[in-house]
Amino acid sequence: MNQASAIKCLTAIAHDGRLSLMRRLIKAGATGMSSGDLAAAEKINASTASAQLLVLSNSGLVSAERSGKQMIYRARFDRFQRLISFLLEDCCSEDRHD
Amino acid sequence: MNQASAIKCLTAIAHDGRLSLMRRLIKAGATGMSSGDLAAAEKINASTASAQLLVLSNSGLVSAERSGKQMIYRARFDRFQRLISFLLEDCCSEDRHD
DNA sequence: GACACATTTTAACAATTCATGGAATGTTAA
DNA sequence: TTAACATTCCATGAATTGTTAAAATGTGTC
Repeated sequence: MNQASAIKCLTAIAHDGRLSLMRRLIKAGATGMSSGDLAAAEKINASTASAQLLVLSNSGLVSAERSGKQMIYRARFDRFQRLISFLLEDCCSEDRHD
Repeated sequence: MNQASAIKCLTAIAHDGRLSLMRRLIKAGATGMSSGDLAAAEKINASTASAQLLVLSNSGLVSAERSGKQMIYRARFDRFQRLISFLLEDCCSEDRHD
């Protein structure tokens, strides 16, 4: 996780709709949720949900897998954890003076 | 730290220039750095630096204090930590199924 | 006050983001 | 293959973001 990919992840979740989707996927755990169910749960347009999930997907924070007619999205906890680590290392590993 | 303020923080650091400034301020610790020194270190326009620092400042991740002619900016570690906590609680405190 | 220095604000412009309806694609079942 | 369903792609317009030069503001010194 370098600065460029961290920014991609941060950008992905720095948005109300996308962060809500991410939180919902985190709650859903390994089961994941379909695009349609996510759109319904968040009460947003299917196109909008798809676009938002694509951004999350491209950042690596979410994985996408087809299951029959639907697409199942899942939070990628490992990636999420690596993002946190990147931020924490910046914050705490360097010699701080306070 | 609610979702709205988390998004403000995330938006602030989801930008190459601003994240670089943030990292530099974190390294600078309690001493902080002046706007001019930051602009010089990052090789960016003074106006650009000012605008970027304002966004960081408005998010609460950075504090600003005048010292004579210059403005000293400092990373607010407490706020940074609270942002991380918000993300971690989302990620790990909810009942996960994996 | 007059001047120099540090920083911010303003104004302008280019570039990007975002939501959405409708068309297109992919999948399953009959 | 036809129909139904789930999702994504495309085009569009509105809104926002980001950078920068120039002007304005704030501060210390003579």
